[in-house]
Amino acid sequence: MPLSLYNTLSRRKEEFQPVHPPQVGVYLCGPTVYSEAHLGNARGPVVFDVLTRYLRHLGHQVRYVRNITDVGHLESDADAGEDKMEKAARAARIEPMQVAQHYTNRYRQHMLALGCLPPDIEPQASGHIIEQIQVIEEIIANGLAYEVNGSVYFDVPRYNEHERYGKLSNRSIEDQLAGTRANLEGQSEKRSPLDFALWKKAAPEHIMRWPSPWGEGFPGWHLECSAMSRKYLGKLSDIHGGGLDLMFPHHECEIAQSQGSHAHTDEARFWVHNNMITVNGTKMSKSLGNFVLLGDMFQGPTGPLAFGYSPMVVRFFLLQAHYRSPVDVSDDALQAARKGYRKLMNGLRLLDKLAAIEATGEVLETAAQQLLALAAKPAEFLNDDLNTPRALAALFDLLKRFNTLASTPAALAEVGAEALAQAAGTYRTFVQDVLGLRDEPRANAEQLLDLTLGFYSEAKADKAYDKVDQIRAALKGQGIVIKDTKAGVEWAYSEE
RNA sequence: GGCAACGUGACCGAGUGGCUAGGUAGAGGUCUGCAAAACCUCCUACAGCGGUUCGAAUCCGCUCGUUGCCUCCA
Repeated sequence: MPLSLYNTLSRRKEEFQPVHPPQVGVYLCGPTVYSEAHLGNARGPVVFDVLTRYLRHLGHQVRYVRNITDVGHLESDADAGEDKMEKAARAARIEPMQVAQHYTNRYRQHMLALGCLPPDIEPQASGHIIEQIQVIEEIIANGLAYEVNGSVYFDVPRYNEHERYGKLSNRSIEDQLAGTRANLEGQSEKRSPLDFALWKKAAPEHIMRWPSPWGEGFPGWHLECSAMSRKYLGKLSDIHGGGLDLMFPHHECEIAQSQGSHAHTDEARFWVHNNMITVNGTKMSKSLGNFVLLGDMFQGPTGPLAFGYSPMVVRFFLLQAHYRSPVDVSDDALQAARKGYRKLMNGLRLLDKLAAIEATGEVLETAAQQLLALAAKPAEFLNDDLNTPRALAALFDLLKRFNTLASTPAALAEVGAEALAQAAGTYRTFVQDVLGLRDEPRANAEQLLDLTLGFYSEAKADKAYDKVDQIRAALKGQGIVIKDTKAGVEWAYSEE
């Protein structure tokens, strides 16, 4: 069964075929870097990390783009253009770019800790003003945007005459107009309340500004993704994703911009949306204030959580739910995830042990086939719209089999070395390379060292010099030398 | 108001017409110097009410409840 993904555009699962094989272009809407990332911000990157890892595992040549939005994103229409970046910068009395850089650095740290491989390209909106202006010019040339007082707006009703504005989020402009009639205030520049800004004129106090054919200003909220996706992935990329809350208006506008520019495409063939993370059933969001910051939750108790959780536990927790389902965060759920994660990691160590067991006897073909059938499951489930919870369930089934084999030499012999090696390889590959779950050592090296030095001292007191020499040699192999001083036993890094 | 979801056992969370999800917790057992791990067995649920069907957690309708988007949000 080939890989299929749920495409928001068609509202059904579709078989995945690259637009230009063997290349696959994947774009994930990245963070706006004006504040710390919270747990909700981690879901998309983790899901897309698994997706890109799996696409590579399947042999595709993936170009994964995850942008950094460091300009734009107005606080609201009402305050007539104060930028989130600027607001944060003004509050901290520093350069807006300093704010962006700070949170960009933090974001990268957290994503790396969560096991997300760095994207192949991580473009910044501020570095692509020229490209964005070009897209605007194309849209104007196509008669789908208009300039008013140094700002440029996308003409939604006009666009809707030939294309359907709302095709992604399944809404009609009539419905939308009915819903917005109440708050027409402050939108006087727009011909229609549905129109959205492609370029905004900068007020005198606005710090982040760039020259353009329409005067000094800054790009609109949705433009950077269209411009950068096109620049790095072509007019039609394979997969474009983000959180469900970006579906409208962000992604809807992206499609309109792309169709309205000279690209004339939906920007991506597959539109993939991950669901939200909730706290007590309600969405985690900045505006609601019920968020759990990643940095905080890795360290210790924070907000609704009475304990801290390591990045890998968080990753496992996220992968235990399907990406299109909402997932509720709680101590109970995370603690269950932690145990499951550790069980899976203990499995990695078991594999080495299994390979070392000498099992002689007749290989039974059916036993070998059974094991290989189990090992085939994880891929089968990932192929079905990236069903990570089922893939994990399959890995646990496989692990249970490994555990049985480890204590039953006769059964191990029946399976045979070949099938065992293959199944073990699958387990390792899916856990580590595809799902990206790596072992997080919990043992404290210095404490273990102290323990060893304790045994060393005891051996020395017993004049068990064989043991003493053994310990010395073993530690030396780790680059550590033991020093017997008058004050007691100490250790130091070997200087050899 | 418009659009879109969801309601699964003690908890988390898969599953979409008949066949075991899985993890965690709990009970009993095997193993064990103690313990842990592991393995075996058990606890076997699908909001409610109707309908379709030989058969429904799964399809349809209604009721109740929860949520998301429509404004920045992953």
